[in-house]
Amino acid sequence: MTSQPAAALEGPPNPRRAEILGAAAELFARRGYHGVSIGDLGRAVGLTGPALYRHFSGKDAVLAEMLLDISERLLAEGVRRAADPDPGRALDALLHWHIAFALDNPALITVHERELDNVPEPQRHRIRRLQRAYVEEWVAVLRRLNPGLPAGRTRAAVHACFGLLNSTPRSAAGLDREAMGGLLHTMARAALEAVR
Amino acid sequence: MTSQPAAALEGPPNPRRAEILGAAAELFARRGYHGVSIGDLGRAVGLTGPALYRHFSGKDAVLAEMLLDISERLLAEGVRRAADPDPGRALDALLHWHIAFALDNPALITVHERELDNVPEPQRHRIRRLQRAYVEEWVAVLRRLNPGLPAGRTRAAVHACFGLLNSTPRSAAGLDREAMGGLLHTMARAALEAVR
DNA sequence: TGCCGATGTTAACGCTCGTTAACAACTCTA
DNA sequence: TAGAGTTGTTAACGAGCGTTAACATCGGCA
Repeated sequence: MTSQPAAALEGPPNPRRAEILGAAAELFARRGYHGVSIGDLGRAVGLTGPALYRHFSGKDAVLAEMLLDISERLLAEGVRRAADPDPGRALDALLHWHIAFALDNPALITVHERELDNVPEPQRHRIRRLQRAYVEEWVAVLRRLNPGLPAGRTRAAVHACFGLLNSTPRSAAGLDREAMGGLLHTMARAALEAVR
Repeated sequence: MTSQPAAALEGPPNPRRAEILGAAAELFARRGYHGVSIGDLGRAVGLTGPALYRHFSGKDAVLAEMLLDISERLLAEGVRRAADPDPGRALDALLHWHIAFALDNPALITVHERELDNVPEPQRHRIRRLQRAYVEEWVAVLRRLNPGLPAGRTRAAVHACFGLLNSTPRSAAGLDREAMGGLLHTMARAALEAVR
């Protein structure tokens, strides 16, 4: 048999796959999923287009695996941080986590935010469930911090907060990482505390 | 001669053009510029694809005119509102304006935020200049409100604030317009005031 | 040593894209 | 009423897309 480009079934961590996923993240973030061709993707890692099919079953499989991986990483660590019994500390821990992720992986955050609709249907549902679960971790922490806050209003506030935090890739101003992270933390915390 | 699908040269306000621009905004926002074909665009207004060339010189001209129009509207009213001698009132007026625009035109805000790179070069510069000028209106108001705030930090804060406000189309939760507008205003104002 | 799986290549496929050409219908107006 | 301009249609173009097929190379191992 040739290769088996199935899902991420935890074989030995194939470096070529990782390389392709990294390059694809940059390209998808910059030009959008439909603005990137298989040829572009191959060229970005020094290959021709069709070589990609040795590692993935198709273009949409690259996107699907990328989004699935992001969603799982965000949620897993989010659950861990939200578990702090002190809701104020839990919120700060969530903020630190999300900000660090966004600053370290601006392309991934952008793709995660924009391209879910281009994932084929079996996996799109799974990714959406993970994304929603991540949001609910934040919602739960906020409502522990501020009981009586309606769920709908809290969810809207969390989405707005993500909009603020995920703006990093678009601004990326002259500020260094530490200054930018501190600014985002300060603003997001203040924004969420203002919700009553 | 046939028609002259040049830029927006202020003839009588052609309703077909406006109809196409409106449909294009929805489609570009939902699927991205490259995810929408000329055929899709025509079909959305009850025409065939090639009919579009009676009104625009090409697909990119639709996007360019759309972004130019948004940028001009945002800036014109932004300048007006930022002129309030009281910087606190000016900031509230800017917030009201941007929030109202985002709530009333979620598709436009999304396209404005994402698709500038797909505008061909003569007009991209103009749009970018307008966008920057709009940001600078906000920056100036914030620095009147808080003298001594470094320009770079202020600009980053404004971009983060836009990320918060422009999240509306993505969340669009069960909240009604008034509740959503109030929430965004509260959060954005608190986020900006926290910047020191 | 000879084979086999893994990982590349080039060539070719069917399809869709943006765009243009050629033509038809309708509305004004001279 | 003839003619011109406007706005639509269908047909056709060349290019590029995602994908598959056929073949080459190379390393590890019976």
